[in-house]
Amino acid sequence: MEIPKTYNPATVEDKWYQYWLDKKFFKSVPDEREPYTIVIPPPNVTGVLHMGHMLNNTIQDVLIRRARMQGKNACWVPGTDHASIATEAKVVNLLKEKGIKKTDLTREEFLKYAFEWKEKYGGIILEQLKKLGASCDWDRTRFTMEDSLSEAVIDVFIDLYNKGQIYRGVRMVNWDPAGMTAVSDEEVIYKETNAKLFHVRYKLVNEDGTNLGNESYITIATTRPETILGDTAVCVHPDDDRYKHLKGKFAIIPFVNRKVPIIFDDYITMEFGTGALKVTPAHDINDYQLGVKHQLEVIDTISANGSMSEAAGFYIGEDRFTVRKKIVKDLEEAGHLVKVEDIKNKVGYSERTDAVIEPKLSMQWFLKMDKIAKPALDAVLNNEVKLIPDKFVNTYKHWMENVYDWCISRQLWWGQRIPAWYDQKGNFVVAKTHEEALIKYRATYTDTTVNTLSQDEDVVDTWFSSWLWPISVFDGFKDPNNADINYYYPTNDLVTAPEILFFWVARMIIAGYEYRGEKPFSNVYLTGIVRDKLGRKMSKSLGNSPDPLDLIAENGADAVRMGMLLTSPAGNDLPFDVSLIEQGRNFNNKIWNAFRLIKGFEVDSHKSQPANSQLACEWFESRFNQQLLLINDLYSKYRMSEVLMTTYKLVWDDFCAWYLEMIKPDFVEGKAMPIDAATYAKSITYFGNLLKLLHPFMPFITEELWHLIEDRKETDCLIVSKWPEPEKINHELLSGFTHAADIIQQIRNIRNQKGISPKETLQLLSRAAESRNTSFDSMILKLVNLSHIQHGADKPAGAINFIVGTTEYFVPLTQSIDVKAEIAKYEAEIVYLNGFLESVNKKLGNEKFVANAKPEIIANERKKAEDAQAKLLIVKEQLASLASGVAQS
RNA sequence: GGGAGCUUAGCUCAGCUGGUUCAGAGCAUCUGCCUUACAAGCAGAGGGUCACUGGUUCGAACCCAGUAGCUCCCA
Repeated sequence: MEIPKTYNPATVEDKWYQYWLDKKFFKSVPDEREPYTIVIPPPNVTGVLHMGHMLNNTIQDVLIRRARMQGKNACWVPGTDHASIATEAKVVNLLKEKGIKKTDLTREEFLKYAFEWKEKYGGIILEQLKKLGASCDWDRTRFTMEDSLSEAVIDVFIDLYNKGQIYRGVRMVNWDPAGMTAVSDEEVIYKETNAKLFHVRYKLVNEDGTNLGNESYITIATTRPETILGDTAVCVHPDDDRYKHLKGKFAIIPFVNRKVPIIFDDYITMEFGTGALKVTPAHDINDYQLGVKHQLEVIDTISANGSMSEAAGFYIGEDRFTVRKKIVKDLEEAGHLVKVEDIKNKVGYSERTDAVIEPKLSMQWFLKMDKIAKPALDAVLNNEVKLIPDKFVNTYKHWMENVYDWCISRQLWWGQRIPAWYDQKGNFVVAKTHEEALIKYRATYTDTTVNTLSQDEDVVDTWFSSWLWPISVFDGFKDPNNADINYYYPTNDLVTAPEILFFWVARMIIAGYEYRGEKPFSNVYLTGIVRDKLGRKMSKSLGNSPDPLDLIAENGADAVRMGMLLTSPAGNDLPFDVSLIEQGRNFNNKIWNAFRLIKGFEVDSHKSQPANSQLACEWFESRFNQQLLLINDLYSKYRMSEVLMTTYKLVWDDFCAWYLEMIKPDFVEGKAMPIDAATYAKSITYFGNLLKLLHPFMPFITEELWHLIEDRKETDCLIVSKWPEPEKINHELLSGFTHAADIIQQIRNIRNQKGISPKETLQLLSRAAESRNTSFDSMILKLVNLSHIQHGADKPAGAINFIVGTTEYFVPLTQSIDVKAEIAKYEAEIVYLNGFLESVNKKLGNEKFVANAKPEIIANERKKAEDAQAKLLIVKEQLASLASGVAQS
């Protein structure tokens, strides 16, 4: 059988994914084993897989696969989020292309279209996750807007309303005029923009409307002149000498000729603009607060779609940005414009539609947060819920201590409709159905003549459904005592982005305590953001992101997974570069070729195991166990990149570069000798164990090799194999190996420097007597092609020497030696050793050190001094003999 | 404006409660090799005043203070 030289992932990956599915290895049902559970952060139904998903889901898959191999009942619950704004916008656009306007449809008709769209495209991202190798229990796939999850949302709304936690109120909200909905503060992106600050003068008058003598104007500064029509005051600082005399005076708003008071408030920054601020309570959050404080009139001059309203009186129906230009021109013509300044300011944009946010007063539903958030704050502070890395605890604490009420209503159709029912007069009740609402209404308002109530037109915020996710995916609301929720909840780990720490993670913790009296998960692993080389966040709009599916198609999922995890410590951004994936691909190839080598061995069952191979096996077992302990420890700390790197080095360096080279049979006359059965069997075992350690990161190639390296039964798959148990470690063997490896490196270096071919045999002499550990001699002989090793020898003429530990070695050379270079080398060594010795002796001579330092540290220093002295002696001796040689010649 | 954090090799990062002359890894770079698993490879080498300044200490990349630069969060 000819095994190809390079590994080809394309033919392998789909095959194994299907195999795992067929054997139901991803499936989880409650049993007596310890559960290990992850709920996926549900991607938007509108989404396609991007690099962030890749990173996030790879980490989840690594965790779940390892847990599965540890014998836990691993359950990874997948699903999607209905993403109200994003999806509704998408559907509206799609309909527009078909020539259908949303406003021409009834709610039911629109939802029908939306569901059709979701059925068609909503599952794409989950299909893409399969390409990545995600081992989700697909039978458990949920959707935040499916009936039972929606019912949970409505029940929770009603419950919280009945508890007095939900209320309705007028608030200044972030209005998205394109999406025609309010969005939360978290969904507003502030961008620094170049703007103009317009200085506009308003006429001053007395209370009775008469002119003010010689000073007849006050000049305000504004970036938003179109809101002038809604001004209901001009505000100045009480300490501002320029305006102190205007107490009790009034200003006249241009065009509308409204008389508004001059008010005084220390909120004003005197240095900004003219120190005089126009106050528009309907269209600015700060102005609104000033308005409440000073009891100002509120005039809403901008409609929901961002055009001027009837109340504006002018420019009615025209867009706010058009009006901005027009009104500046008109103000100028009317002599009101004093000057225009260029400034930078921050403008809020809708995350969903990119429209400029319009602060707008409207009636919304709110959830009170102060009380309900408390247990969630405590849970993180006392480590019941761990944030990884823990630097996020501070941020979390700050937010939770300053949390404000959550605006949960959205002016959309795609989502769970708010279960509030109104009569003609605006009275309302909260109930699940119209029927129940009527009963409640009649009981509350004692009006039996009312027969129909109309339901609130709005839906709840998407996060108001996804905060229930860890409970609702197990039907914990519908059936709070069912087997699944009791078994899987609380889940173990949540893997998500720090960006949504507040609006999702914190709220899930809140819901967890509110509805289960228990945390939803124990650990929150916060990933970084995937950035491009320039440090920009990868995004569709920037077009700076590679298509993950292309990457997988080109390099294989294993290589991509490995590339993603190579440099992504928790919480740190990942500066992505395709070279990372190349590294992954190269590693795949390395493993593949290690397999080719082992598989290519010809086994001779009569041959006994050479001492050299036996030693290699013993050493590798110790080394493997040593690294396994380290890997397990790193996993417990969620240091995924380090787990991967440690495994990488164990495979590449220890197994391939050392072990395989040690056991590789010799070539005699161009023909490979057979290998003994014992070493072959061990090698297969070791390779299998390495595959296990690699499997969470590189599931496909490892499964493939697991089956190629040995004949296996149908269900004997790596994905369900047992994670290795650490066995005993022979530390003496490990340090003996290190010493031998140092010698080998020295000799290879000599070969390199002297240009001696690896085919030319060399000798190694050591000054130490036979008492030294010689068990690694056979390894040295083999790996650097020596004819023999002699112990207890003196330095012959024409040899190069080196020191490992405190032992001196010689390699006799036939070619001449650059004596001067050798002398220089020794002299440098002496300077170094003297310096070292001096620093150690200084420490030991310091009374305070000897008095204060721990005994083991002092002992260690003594050992260092002894070793350095021994070495120094050798080097000096060498130098002397070289120097005398020079003198003789 | 308020708060949190970061700065270690060309790049991305380790460095746990101060204690091996402590400065480390991977990649990249350089040199030599098509050696019969792998050139997607093998062997070897070079590379850093641990941002800066001061302090505490017998001893500081690590603790403290200040300075500079960067990032994030909140307003």
